Amino acid sequence: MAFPVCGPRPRNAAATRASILEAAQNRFARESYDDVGMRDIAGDAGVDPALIVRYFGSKEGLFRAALDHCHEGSTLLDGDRETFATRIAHEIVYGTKSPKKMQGLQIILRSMSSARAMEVVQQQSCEQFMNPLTTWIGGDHGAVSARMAAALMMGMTVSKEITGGLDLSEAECRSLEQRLARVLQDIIDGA
Amino acid sequence: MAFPVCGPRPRNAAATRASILEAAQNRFARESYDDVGMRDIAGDAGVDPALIVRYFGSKEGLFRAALDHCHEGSTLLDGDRETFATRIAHEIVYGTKSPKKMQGLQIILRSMSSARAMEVVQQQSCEQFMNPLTTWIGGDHGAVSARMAAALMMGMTVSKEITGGLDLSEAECRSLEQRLARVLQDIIDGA
DNA sequence: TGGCTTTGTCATCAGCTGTTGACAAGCGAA
DNA sequence: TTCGCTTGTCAACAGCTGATGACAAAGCCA
Repeated sequence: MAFPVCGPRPRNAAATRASILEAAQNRFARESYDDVGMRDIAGDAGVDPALIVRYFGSKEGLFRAALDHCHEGSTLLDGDRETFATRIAHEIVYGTKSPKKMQGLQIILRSMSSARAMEVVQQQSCEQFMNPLTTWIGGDHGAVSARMAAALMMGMTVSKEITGGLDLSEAECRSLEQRLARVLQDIIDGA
Repeated sequence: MAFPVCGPRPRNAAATRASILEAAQNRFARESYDDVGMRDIAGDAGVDPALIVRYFGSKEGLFRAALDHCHEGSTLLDGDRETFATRIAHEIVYGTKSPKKMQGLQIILRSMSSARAMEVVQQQSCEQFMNPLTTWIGGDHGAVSARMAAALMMGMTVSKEITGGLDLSEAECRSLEQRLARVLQDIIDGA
């Protein structure tokens, strides 16, 4: 990425590590754990695959580090409560294909079904996504509301994936955004 | 499956083919396309892996056939419109880990992120799931409503997967079932 | 019986994967 | 300089995967 056509990489462990991590995040956000190879990531980062093992121990270690480094909950829940639903709805409908905002969520969804990544995904998605959301919503029905809200967000992302990018008219997109925001807000408000 | 500890398999092409197909459906509903090996399916069906290639051409061919053979839309949309949401909600909250009813949906979700299976998944999920649902809901906002309803159903399934089976108290499960039914019904009614 | 097709099995292949250990080069300290 | 540690590269490995083609046996027809 950073040094595409140079000779040997400049000796800078921290920068190299960061470079690998960023390449891994981008790859894992677009392809599943199984589909992404160490050689792919190493290539993106302009590094030898063996270096990944040295820095992160294994592919699973790198995956865990990549997911760790997202801090999804905070970025997603930033902002005031009243506009949460509209912000999310807008992001879902009009957000770019792989927005930085939802990168953690993307990685989780992409690799959810891979047996090897499953353990990491379960742990991290609870710690970084489900639990913060539950706390943020709060109240007696926080857990239930969080499941439903998360389901709607994740499901819409899945739905986009399946149909290959929404596939709706402009008017329908607007309608979707509005309805999504309302349903989401109702869920959060415990209606 | 059918003949676990016999010698050579009885010569019956149709039965053997069906046996392979069933084994494939069960496997693909529980594990992702990449995680399931031809040897696994062949083992379940009590058959040599080479036979799968003979009958289905390739792993992808078998996957397509397995997904083809589900007829998800019809089984899911059977029943009257008024109770649709409650039926689905109940199925989601209290349904078994891998219900026959939602097997097609399970297969789609499991392999959604595999690049190799993606093309098949996209095509089949539209034909067998999204389009029937859109038609069934009908009206001007059918497409939008279908996306949202599908998102909620798929998202809840994903959510269950991620947290490792709901992980809610009995009271919370009841609450979830009720709220899910209401939200789903509202979506379908275009509210 | 002898030949032919169908059905199923076996050994094996090429390709890819994550991982390893040996090696080269940079770089600061003595 | 020379030593020693760090940083990066290279070639290679074992393991697994989907797929292939040769082969065996069953069943059928004449």
